Formats: sequence, C-alpha cells, structure tokens
Amino acid sequence: MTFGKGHHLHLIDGSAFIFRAYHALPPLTRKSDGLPIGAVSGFCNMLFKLVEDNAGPDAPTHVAVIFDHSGKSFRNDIYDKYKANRPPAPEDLVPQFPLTRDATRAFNIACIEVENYEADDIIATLACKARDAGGRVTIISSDKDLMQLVGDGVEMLDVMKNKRIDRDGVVEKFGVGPERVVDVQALAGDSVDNVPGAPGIGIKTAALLINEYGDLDSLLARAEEIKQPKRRQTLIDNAELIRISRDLVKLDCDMDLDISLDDLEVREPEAEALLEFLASMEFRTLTKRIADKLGVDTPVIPDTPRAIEAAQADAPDAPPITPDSYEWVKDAAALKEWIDLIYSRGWVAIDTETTGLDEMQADLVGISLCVNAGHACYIPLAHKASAGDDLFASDALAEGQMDLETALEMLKPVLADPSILKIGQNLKYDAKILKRYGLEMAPIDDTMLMSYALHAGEHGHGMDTLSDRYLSHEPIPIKSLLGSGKSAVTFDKVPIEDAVKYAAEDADITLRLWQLFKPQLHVKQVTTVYETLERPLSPVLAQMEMNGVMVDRDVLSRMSNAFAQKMAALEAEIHEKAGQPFNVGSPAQLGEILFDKLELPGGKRGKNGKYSTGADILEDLATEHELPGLVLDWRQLSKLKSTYTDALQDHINPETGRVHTSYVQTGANTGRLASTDPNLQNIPVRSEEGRRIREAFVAPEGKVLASLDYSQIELRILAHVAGIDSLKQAFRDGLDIHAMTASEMFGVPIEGMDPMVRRQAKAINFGVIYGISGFGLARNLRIPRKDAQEFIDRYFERFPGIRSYMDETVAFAKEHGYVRTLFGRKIHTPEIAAKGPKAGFAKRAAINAPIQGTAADIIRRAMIRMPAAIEGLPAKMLLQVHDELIFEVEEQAAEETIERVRNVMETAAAPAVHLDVPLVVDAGTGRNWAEAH
DNA sequence: CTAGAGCGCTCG
DNA sequence: GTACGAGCGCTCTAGC
Repeated sequence: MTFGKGHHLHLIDGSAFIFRAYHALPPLTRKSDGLPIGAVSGFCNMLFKLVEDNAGPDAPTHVAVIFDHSGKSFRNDIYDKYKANRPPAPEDLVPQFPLTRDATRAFNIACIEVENYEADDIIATLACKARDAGGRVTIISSDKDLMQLVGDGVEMLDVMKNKRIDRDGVVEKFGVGPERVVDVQALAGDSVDNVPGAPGIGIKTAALLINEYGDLDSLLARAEEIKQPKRRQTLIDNAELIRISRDLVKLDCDMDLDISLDDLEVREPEAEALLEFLASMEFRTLTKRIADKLGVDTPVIPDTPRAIEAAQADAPDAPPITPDSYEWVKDAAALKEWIDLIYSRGWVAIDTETTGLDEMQADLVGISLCVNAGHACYIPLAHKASAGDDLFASDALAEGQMDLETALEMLKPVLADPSILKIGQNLKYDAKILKRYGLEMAPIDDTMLMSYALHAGEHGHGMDTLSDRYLSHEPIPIKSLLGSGKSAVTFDKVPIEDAVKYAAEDADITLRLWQLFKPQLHVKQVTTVYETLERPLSPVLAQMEMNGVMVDRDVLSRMSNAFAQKMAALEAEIHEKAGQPFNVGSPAQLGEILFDKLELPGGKRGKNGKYSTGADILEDLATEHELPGLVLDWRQLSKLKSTYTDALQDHINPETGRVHTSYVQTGANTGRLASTDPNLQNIPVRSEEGRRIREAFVAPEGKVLASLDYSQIELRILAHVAGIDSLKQAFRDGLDIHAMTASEMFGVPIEGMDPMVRRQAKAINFGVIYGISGFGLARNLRIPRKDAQEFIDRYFERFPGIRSYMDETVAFAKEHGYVRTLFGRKIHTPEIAAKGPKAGFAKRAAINAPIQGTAADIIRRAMIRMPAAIEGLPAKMLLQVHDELIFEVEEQAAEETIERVRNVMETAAAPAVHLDVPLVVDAGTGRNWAEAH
C-alpha cells in the first residue's frame, strides 16, 4: 500500500508535548530511585489519549512523533545567535528526554529525529510529501512556526485547546495566508528563538506591509516608497537581517529522510513491550488503564524502594569499564564528531590532564570526554615525544595530537553552552585550568559535591573511593603512569596510548557516578542542599582562589631570620639545661630527657610507649624546671618559622606575586570549607608574636584589606535551635553573652564582674557547643573535675533547653544515622551506634554538627550572593576563615563595600530560615590583615 | 628512598 | 578515655 488519497497522516510535535507535560505536572519522581519522570508521565498520558481518540472516522492511517535533535541545527550556521537566549532545559527534565523517545517506541509509534535539523523541518518535509501524494495531514502542535505549512489538506491541531487551525485560523493569527507567514515572521522576528527581524516591527505592521506590497522581496525592493519615515528606515537598514530571518523561519520541506510515509502506518502497540516500559517507569495508574484496554494482566510494580545495588544490577545496559572502548582523538574531524555527540546528548563528562596539581601553574596536557557509560575519549594536546622518537629535540611534541588552540576553540562554545551540562569530579580544578586558557564552563554538575551532599560523614569523596564503592571498580592508579617520589614524571611525559586509558576512564567513571548520584539527590532529600549550597559555591571559590592574596615576601623573610636567631640561642640554652645536646624538635628525645634523665614527674606514655610532651604537660612542668618553658618558646618559634614564614614564601606564585590557596569544599563533614596549599585558615592571631605574620598579608598600593566576621555566630545558632529565650533575648539586646551567662549561673551582676568568672562562663558556653563533658571542661579550665561537673550541672539547671536539645539531637542521630543543619544539610554519624569511647566521640560530634554546620551554611549562602552584591565595586573577595570574609578593595570604595557585604552576611539565613536572633557582623580595614582584623 | 603514622601546633 | 571542626611540618619507622 502506498500513501496517497484517502490516507491521513498525524505528525506529533514531540518536543512541544514534553515541555507541556513538564510544566503542567508537579515534579514527580520514580519511587524506587527518585528519577524525575513527571514529563515522561504526562507525555505517555498524552500519547495514550491520542491513541484512544484515534478510533473515530477521522482517525489517522499514519502517525509519527517528531523530536528536536538536541543541540545545534543548520540554522546556527546561518545565524550563530539563533536560539541563543533560550535558557537551558531544567535539570530534572534533561534525563527525561531519552525516556520520551523510549515511550514513543513503546507505543509502537514511529519516532523520528534527525541531526542538524529541527523537528519543524522534519514535520514540514513529511507534510509536503503527504500533501503532494494527495493525502490529508494533521500537525499536532500549537507552534506558530508550523503555520506556514497549513493549506491544501494540511491542518494543525492544538490538543490543549482542542482547536483545529486551518487557512482561516492562520489568517486570523498572522493577517496573511500560510504562504506569506514566513514573510511576516521574517519582518516581525521572534524574541524567543532570537530571530532578529526588523526592530520596531511587530506582526500587525508586518502583515500590513506584506498585504500592501505582495511579498517580502517586493517590499524590500520598494522600501523607499514607504511613507512612514521610521518604518522605511528600519527596512532599509535591516534588509540583510530580515533576509537572514526569513532563512531562519522558513522550514525545510525537502530534507533527505531515510524513512518513507509508508513506514508511518499506524500499528497496534505490542502489549508486552508497552507494559514493560510503563511498569519500569512505575506508572501505576496508567499501566493498569492500558493493560485493561489491551485486555491483558496488569504487571506488578513492586512498592519497596530498591537499594543502590539493585539499581545498578538493574542497569545491565551499562557496559563494563574497560579501556578497549576508549578513543584517541587525533584530529579536528574526530573532535567534531565528539562535539556533535555532546550536543545530541545534552551533557558531557569532562576531565583535564595537566602537568601538576597547582591549578595556577600547571599546563594543560589533554582533555577527556565521556557522553555515555563506556563511551569516552581522550584528546592529547601537549604530550612530549619520548626521547627515542626525535634525536634532535627532546621537547618535541608526540605524534597524533591536534593543535591545542584549535581544540580549545572547538570546545569553547560547548563548554559555555547553557544547554550543555558539564559533568566532572572536582570540577573546580578543571574550571580553573581551563579559565587560564580563556575557557568558561557552565552549567556544571560535580560528582564530588553530589557525593558530599549525599554522604558527608560516611566516606571520602575522592574518585578512587567513589569508584570502588559505587562502581566496584578500581581506577588505574596515576602512580602507575607517573611513578612516585624523586623519579616521578609529569603527565606530558606519559605515552599517549597509556594516557588514553587512564584519562578516558576518569571521564567514564565520572559519568557513571553522575548517573547514580543524580537521582539519589531527590531520594535522599538533599537536592536543595546540592543546588543552593554546593553547586553555586564552586565557581565562587574558583574565583577567590584565582584572585589570591598579596603576600610581602620581604616581611616574611625578615621575620624568618629573626626567628632563626632566637631559636639558635634557645637551643643552646636548652642543651645546656638538659646537660647534653639533642633534637629539640623530637618529642621522643625530649621525653627521655625530661622524664628519664631529669626524672621530672607526670611522665605519661602515649600510644607508642613514648612520653607525651604536649604544651599542656610542659606548662605544668614549667614550675618544676626551667627546661620545659624554654622548649615551649622554641616550639612556638619553630612553628612560626617552618609553617608560616618559610613555607608561605614557597607558595607565592611567581607570576602573580600572590598566594593562591585551594578551598576543599568537601573537606569538613559539617559543611565547613578546608583551605590547603597553603592553609590560610590557620594563620596565627592569638599570640602577639604570631599575629605579626598577618602583617605580611597586604593590599596593593591604593587598596586596603577589609575583614568582616560574624560575631558569636555559633552561640547565636545554639540559642535559636535549642530555643533558649534568655539567650535569644540577650543577643537581641546586644549584651555581652559570656558575662550574661556568668550572671545567670552565679547570680552576680554584669557590672564590675570578675574577669575570671566571665572566663569560666565563656569556657562553658564553648564547651556546650562542643558537647560538653566534666573531664573536658576541667582540663580546659584547669580545675578539679568535680568543680567542672558542678558548673555544668548548674548551667543545665539554668538553661534546661540546652540539655533537651542535646538529648534530642543524639536521639535523632541514633534513629536516622545522621543529623541535619537548619538548611537541610545532612551530616552522617555512623559511629553513633558504636560501643566504648567511640560512642562518646560520635555523640559530641552529633551535638556539634548542626551548630557548626548551620553557621557554615550561612556563610556559604553569603558567599554565593557576594559576587552580585559587590558587582561594579572595585572589590574582590579573597579569603574565607569559617566566620570571616576578607576582601581587597580600592580605598575610596571600602566604606561602600563593607556596607554591602555586611548586609549580605547579616541577612544570609533568609529567606530559607528565620532566625530568632540577629546576626551581627564586625568589620575592619587596614593596609594588612593584622590591621584589618 | 618513600609512604604513612604519630605528635604537636595553628586557626574558627 | 574525652571537649567540635580542620591542615601541615617534623620525626621516626616499616618496608621496598
């Protein structure tokens, strides 16, 4: 049978269906694993309704669902900004795109998409073919771009409004017949698709002009005749843009399709395949309805959520992880194919290989990509030829590599494309490397951050850990390629064939982890944490790290020399008092001197049978002998010199003259950041001598450093979460909280309070945050344990809400295995069920985590909002130290900057959380960090 | 020679 | 046996 007169073709605009379904329905998720399926559900219902409605006399004989092939089309070659303003598809819709194709096939309906073309072109080509063959066509869509096809037996049907659109309908909408629709659209433009058109001309005016002049070409040719000066000028000025617009809106009726109309003949669904699909989506109602209609038994959909392991076993289509499937991309043609694949998929896992771990200095060596489990490649860009390959130049590049600049030029639009999701493991690293090469990357998903949101406290979040744990696969160790220690080489020396296996595997593993984690975010109810506290922070940190802080080498160097001299003098004195030379830096040797040779009291041995010689012990011994005090002085200098004045100099970047720390977003289980290489969160401040190190952290000429820190944020949070009215009121009244505590506990007036009493209250306040114990407080205050316990008892008596908060928190942790911050962050406490000393640790950690974690969440929220808040000011955010943010700002803008930053910090909890206590931020500025703090 | 544990000290 | 959360430099030793 050949398609012809008497036949009726239905062409369904699949993409329109998907978006309509997505927006019409709440965000449904599959019960077993949280996979978002709202759009698929709506899509299936719409398909089913069509099938049901197709029983009547007007039923189609042929039907097809047409989809847009994701990514770019030939129209982008005509006009590169085509559809450029279109926002990316929502996160939870992206994984549903392929499922709607599966659904179409499950209904046994032809499913068509063609690379480089839009659905509208395929619809146009099929509609023209069918019309020419003498058949009828109904286009099921409300897209006005398709109205140019109406007429001669072609109609549109808007299923939502249940309205047919024929020739008259088109005239009603455009003021012209279908054959002139393109002309009107070319003039009017379309802001949604970013079709330029002629500025100032809308559909009404366009129709008027076309009706007057006949068609677009005549209009443009006779533009001079137009009476209205503005219209005349805009048509003359924009003639070229208008012609381009016409090319953009004109649908291609003459595509080469390898499918014929006869292939589209209506087929009955195959019950088994359709029901299997519906059951796999866990659509209970629809499965039953369709099973009933088809007259077969409804398949059973299990109610119990599957475990992760089951979900994995459930995906037999994921091929095993093997280097055999990885591709070595050698030239632009091969890379182009990968880029096309990325566009067709909508996402890509990416990983960069470099010559080192310092993102501010390492060079790019290659890039790996993965679009699908097992489908990965490596693009080597700067591998060196091995010595044997080229006798003349040892730094010659190896064969089989494409030009680095060409590759980056090709990848640049993909990485910046808002419709392409870039997936990585610790993407901040790759983003910084690529940024140094001029490439921006957005939007992103980071499997490390996902793991952190899901599993903080349960395990680490490095790729090796995750791969082993969730994919049961041990990745190729980097050491097997680079070696280790002195003989280690950089990645550019690795033979490319080895690099391909290693690098592509990393991208492959990352993509697989993403596929596992993404749906889990919903299931574990940490989507908001991930989306609002993790994902948006990563680029902010990257920018801070790249900003760096200026450090004055000379200041450090001078201090270092001074320390060295003092240490030498102390060392001589120490040896003299000890009666023999020994390594003062060796606790083991010191212990023997103190406790064996000098026979001082209190020698306690640690785990390895060595004496403990910690500061607290030496302080106690200082009353017995001169030696311990000298050692303490020596240790302070030694610490300052080695960790700060010496090591810090090595971290000054030779190109920027600044120190660029790295923040580990997943470093602390509570949500705090960790700072490494170097750690700038533990620069001395408590001792006078140590604080001087901060004088080396400076602002350049004409600028100052501004430091803003939350005052007592953790105690404020404690007052809020434990609901202690008197503490909350004290914070509202701006009282000295430690003095107030002392006053409440001991019944003494705040005025003229003994500083010792206040100090004890302060220790108790902090102790509470840490999960207080009599032993700990006793040791901290150096008072008998009994006295400490009395203090604690009295404290709980006065603030009973604190005790119940602690008890409830521990009970919650025992029941659920985790605790939560006010913003929903989960911190797992797997040891809470343990016996013995571990239980104590876990209990205190569980008490502390919601407090410390909520404070961490608040400053994260402030940091995420900060770039927008200081936009336009000559100010840069440089550092975070848990409750403090440090900025570098031009002197005359310091006041304005502080005002804006303070405002963001003080309101950072809102609107997600309303605190019963105010957040207060102290601020200071100075030429260096010591002055600013 | 190297990796890792343990100690001790720095910060919030 | 004990305050909560981190990173890093040094010493020392087990194991290649």
